[in-house]
Amino acid sequence: MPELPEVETVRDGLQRWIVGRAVATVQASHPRALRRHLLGRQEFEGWLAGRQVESVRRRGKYLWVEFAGERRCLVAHLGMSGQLLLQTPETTPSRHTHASFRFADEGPELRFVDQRTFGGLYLDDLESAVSPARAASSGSSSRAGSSGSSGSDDSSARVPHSIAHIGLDPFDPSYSIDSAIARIRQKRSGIKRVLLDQTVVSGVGNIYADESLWRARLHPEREAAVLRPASLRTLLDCVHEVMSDALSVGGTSFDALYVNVNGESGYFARDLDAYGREGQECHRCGTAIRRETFMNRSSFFCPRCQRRA
DNA sequence: CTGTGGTCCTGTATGC
DNA sequence: TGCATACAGGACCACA
Repeated sequence: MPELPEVETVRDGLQRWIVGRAVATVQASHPRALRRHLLGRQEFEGWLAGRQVESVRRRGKYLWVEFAGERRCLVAHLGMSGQLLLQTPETTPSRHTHASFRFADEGPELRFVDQRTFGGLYLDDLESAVSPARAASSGSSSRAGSSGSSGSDDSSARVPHSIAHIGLDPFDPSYSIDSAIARIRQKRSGIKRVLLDQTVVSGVGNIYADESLWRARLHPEREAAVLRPASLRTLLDCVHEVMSDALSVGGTSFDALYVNVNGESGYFARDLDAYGREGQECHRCGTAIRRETFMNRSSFFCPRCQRRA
């Protein structure tokens, strides 16, 4: 459920609440939450005990916690319904609490709550940054001036090995809109499907895909490869813009399933133009927003502003 | 290799 | 009321 703005809201909350604190004990109670940690629950709990949190990072919808002096990190993905909450140890854990992290200072503990269990936690090694964007850097209007071009891997570019295949998100300092355009044009598929492909540009899910396409006036099933570069640039600008707008108000919440680390909802739901608005008037032209299902999920769009051809 | 569809879960809303 | 069905912010993996 959570897309980039929601995950970034959570990351920001974690950054403020757990950096510098030392983990005391970890209890992982649900095996499915650790299914991607192949060394088992005991190893997971045991390794984390005593580690001091150094930073909390994100790429797309993936989060990870780095520890002082360690190459190994804690990776989290919230799936459709995952939450990371800071609660006092006295707070009764809600049902679906699948892991708890207690800290040596006995302050608020971190709890992973996940109703549908599509999310998960695991430990993984950081790999040295191997410029993930080099694939599509062909013509490149070489303006490598500002940021020391020689690929001097700044440490913030290190990502866990298991998410090296995830594309840069539009908020990443290394993100290049030209590379993204080039990659999209290589795809033989509908544009919405490409937006949802996390190996191209990461962080976009069903809500922000529909919102971006509405802003850019593109039909979700337009073939990606035939779109003009200028249209794709507009679309990617809209992707960045809509996610920035959402982030500024704490993300999109329809119910209590998406909340920040303090359990509070975001307010972007009231600003949506397409997603979830079937039958309501398009905010541009007044035509009824249409809902169609494909890819086993819903797409909302304006049949007048967003023509298929 | 690339693109597509099924599948993993629980809970809520809607309809017969 | 009961029961069945549809649908939900996602990603992986087996197949054509």
